[in-house]
Amino acid sequence: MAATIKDVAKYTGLSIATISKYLNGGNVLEENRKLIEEAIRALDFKVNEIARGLKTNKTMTIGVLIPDFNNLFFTTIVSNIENVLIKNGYSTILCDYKNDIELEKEKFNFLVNKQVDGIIIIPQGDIGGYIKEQLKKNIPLVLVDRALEDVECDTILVDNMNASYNAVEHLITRGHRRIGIIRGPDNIFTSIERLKGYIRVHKDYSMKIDESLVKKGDNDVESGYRCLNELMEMDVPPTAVYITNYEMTLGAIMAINERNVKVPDDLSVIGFDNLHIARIVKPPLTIVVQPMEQIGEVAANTVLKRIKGDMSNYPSMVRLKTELMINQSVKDLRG
Amino acid sequence: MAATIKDVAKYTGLSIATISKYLNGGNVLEENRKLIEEAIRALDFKVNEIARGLKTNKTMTIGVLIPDFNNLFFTTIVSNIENVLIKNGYSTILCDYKNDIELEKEKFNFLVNKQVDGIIIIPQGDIGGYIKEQLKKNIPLVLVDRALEDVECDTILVDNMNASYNAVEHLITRGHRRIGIIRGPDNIFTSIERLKGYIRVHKDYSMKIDESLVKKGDNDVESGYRCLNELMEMDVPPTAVYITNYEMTLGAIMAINERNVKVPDDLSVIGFDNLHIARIVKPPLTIVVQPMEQIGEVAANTVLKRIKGDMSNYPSMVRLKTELMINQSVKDLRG
DNA sequence: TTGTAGGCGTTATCAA
DNA sequence: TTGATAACGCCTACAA
Repeated sequence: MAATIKDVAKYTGLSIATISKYLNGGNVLEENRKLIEEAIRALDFKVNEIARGLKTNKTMTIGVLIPDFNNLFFTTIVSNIENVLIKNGYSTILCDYKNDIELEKEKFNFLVNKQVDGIIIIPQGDIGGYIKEQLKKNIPLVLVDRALEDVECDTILVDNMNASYNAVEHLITRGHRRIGIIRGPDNIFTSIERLKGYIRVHKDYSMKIDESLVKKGDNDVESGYRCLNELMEMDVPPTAVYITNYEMTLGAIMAINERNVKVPDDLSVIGFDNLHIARIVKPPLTIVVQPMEQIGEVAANTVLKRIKGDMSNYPSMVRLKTELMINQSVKDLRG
Repeated sequence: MAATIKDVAKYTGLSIATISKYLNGGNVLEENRKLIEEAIRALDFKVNEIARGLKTNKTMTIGVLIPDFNNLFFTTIVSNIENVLIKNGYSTILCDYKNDIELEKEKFNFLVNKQVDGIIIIPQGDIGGYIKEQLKKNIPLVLVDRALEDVECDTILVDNMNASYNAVEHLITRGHRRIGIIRGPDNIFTSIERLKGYIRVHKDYSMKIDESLVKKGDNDVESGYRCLNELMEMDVPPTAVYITNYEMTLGAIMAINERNVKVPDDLSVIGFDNLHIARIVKPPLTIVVQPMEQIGEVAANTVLKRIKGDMSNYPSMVRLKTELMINQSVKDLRG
């Protein structure tokens, strides 16, 4: 059906080898070059990437594995990854694992079997074993958003600890002393780091942590909702709350609305991640903003660099800065 | 590096052909079967999909092209598409075109060149020509969310007209007579259909349309914001507004917040698409809900069906129903 | 049931 | 600069 190199060869009277050389940027007589180009146009010839892949052992494809498709944080990162990759001639095979660590392994293997040239993954479970296996086979692999203990490979992270530190410090310097936190689960890297920031800033300001103000959610909407309710039902509720991811922020706002909590008079709130959300709630929410574009770009560029064989400063560990976007959801209690 | 059929053949003492037959479900002596399975395990053999693809002319890959990655409506559909495809052994190459009709063509060609076995696309621009080209080549192609004039192929749509009809009717039956609409651009299929529903229900209720209540946005946050402001700055503002997509709904809410418009007392509001948003605004928003899961499933199944060669009732046109989720953002003006 | 051999569309080596 | 030819790993008649 589709034209092959053979056809181009016939059309031009040249050999297959010559056409192939032309296609791969080799030198060809000016005269022949024109002829070949004419043939390619006339026959609407396109290189068969599959055949080429068989020969070169490259698929020009990067596998990207994320926890969940319905999560703007992840998809925004993916979007930026894809931007960079496609500019470099690579395509993206995208999978999510629906936050299921079994599925995570399955999909990871799926990508490996697809013979992608590299993998970018936002990991969750103990997939470290699988990953080490692949690293041995020398397939470039980049971890994003979450580090994996005991796995030596390129990792792109956000400075979660300081993100938390700055957010909570913002509250402390405005006179808050009872600050609740809605934190994520223990098995997720970012949750742990974000909690650490909360703890550290308390230490630095010589404030004792009231454990009952630390509520553990599951990083989903429902648990944000539940945790906020728990906080407000305490005998002495906090004057401020810091919520450590986007979904839980949504849930918390739902609870705030239902309980008719006045923000920031009854409660000051700092949430996470979504600029739009920050503006559609009333009053506009102070939030921690992660550099999603950058994360994607760095991840993609890292994988490309490794594919090209550039192993300089491997394994690299990049920590990107967050920003605290200040709006009107925090009350200044001083004076 | 990786084991090939040849290696398995050597290991077992059988021929390549026999191994291949085993791999493709052919009959092999029980004895040999065991031997082969042992070899596969021992050598950690995996079929080379690329080589197989070269032979079978299949990549077991579906291309999915959406307007924008940062849009929950699209990504949710993609998520469901991917679910179905992976269960059937297919992987998904995902691209977005950032709402840019030039990029749309480019990425479409990119997918074609990748020799995907089928394409699912949420189209925007006049990509009809390209698509017809592909249809001639018999590559299965499914249109989602938006029909394309003059292009005969499988199409999965939402019943936009009735979605609008029901939403606006909901307002009318509660006594609203001046109902604003924030509609999308002329060149987008869903915008046109949603506007039609607005017009038709006015006709059916013998209500004349005040053209100044029809505001045209660009389906983005900014234009929702702008249009709502325009509506509220009218000499006689509407008592209700219907906003025809998710992003514009966000923008409209931002404007509502900033202007301190009381919902539903000053203005009744019906928005679009996002369940979470509906609950984090106050009061909870009445919205049109689209069946995103279904859309994705139907799209994926359709493409798979065509790939299998089942061309029954081609081209198929599926219209899925929306639902009006009623919350507290609409005021009953009667009595 | 099993094996032989040719071919899928490229790339790459080595002569010419 | 060009061309003949052997791979790449798999599938598939066809023959044994």
